[in-house]
Amino acid sequence: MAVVAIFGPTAAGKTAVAIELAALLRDRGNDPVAVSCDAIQLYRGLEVLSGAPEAGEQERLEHRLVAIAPVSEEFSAGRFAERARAEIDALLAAGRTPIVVGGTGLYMRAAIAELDLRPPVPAGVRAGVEALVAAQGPAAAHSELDPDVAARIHPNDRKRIARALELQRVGIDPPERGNELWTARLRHPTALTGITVERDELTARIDRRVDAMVAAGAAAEARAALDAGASRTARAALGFDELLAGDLAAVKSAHRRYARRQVTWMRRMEGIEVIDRTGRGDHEVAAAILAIADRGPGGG
RNA sequence: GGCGAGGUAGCUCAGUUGGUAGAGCACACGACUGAAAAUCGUGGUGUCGCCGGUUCGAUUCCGGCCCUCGCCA
Repeated sequence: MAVVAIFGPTAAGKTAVAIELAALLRDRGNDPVAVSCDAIQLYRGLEVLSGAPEAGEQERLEHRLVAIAPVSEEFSAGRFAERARAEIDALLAAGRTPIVVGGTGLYMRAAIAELDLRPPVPAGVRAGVEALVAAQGPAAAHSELDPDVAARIHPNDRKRIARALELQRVGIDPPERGNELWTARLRHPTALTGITVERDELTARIDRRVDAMVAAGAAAEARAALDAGASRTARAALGFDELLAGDLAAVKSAHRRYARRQVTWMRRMEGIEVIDRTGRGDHEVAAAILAIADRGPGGG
């Protein structure tokens, strides 16, 4: 397989498994590089808060698309798609093995599948739509949508309404309703794997992870990011406000909720090979992923 | 010890002029195509503090008790 992809909920141990997998790949003469699919780890200055791979981990496995943007910048799935595809294609062209790893479902899909994302609209158009939603509520904006578009979006879903309306105002057709978001047809031959953990163990892992990030100064990091003019996509980091408020329990519960949504993504992806790592070490999981990759397309 | 307020979902609370109850959060499940760690949908949690009394019927009214908080001793 040209590409190995590892998805899974937060705190499932994706980074550690990727590092173990890289060692196994090197043993057989491959030259692996991780390509991160994480909407928050791509910010420089949120490494602790986002659980980005540490220096020692990056020594053992080079990670691309980590800490590449200042916190003041807004990022998007579209920008990420361009960067991630370019990285993956360049690595393959250089004869290296991309390990595409991360927990942001949309970013992962944009990196590995032919997601046909629409372009951004001028800032003024977006601002106009946001003003409408703020002043009159999402339902008013929803009622401005073409009926067939409106039918797919719940009247309370303000972000999707706003995006659909800004595209409509600029005259861009809405995205085709294919199933690129879930399809097993990917840009390159890919061993798509997911890591799950039984719920109690995942909760314990999340608790440990949050405790560690707090001990490592996550609250100070959030404060510094705020002072540096953190964009709204950076401020959307789990626990950002809760850390500033010192509410540790809320930080943990935000991670638990996020993990649930990630598991929902994982269940939807077609062709994904899910590995239950409950009670299993990183090395063992990495070996299982390697076995899946060796089976090749359509194997199983 | 006296006075006052209160004890209802895991938490914070609302409510029932007497017909066994509902919000938010938490939790579970789902949606997801350039904001995605975002945004949104669905779901139900229960000795209504305990023991008696009145009543066809009490979580609701009455009495006693227990517990919590505040003020005063």
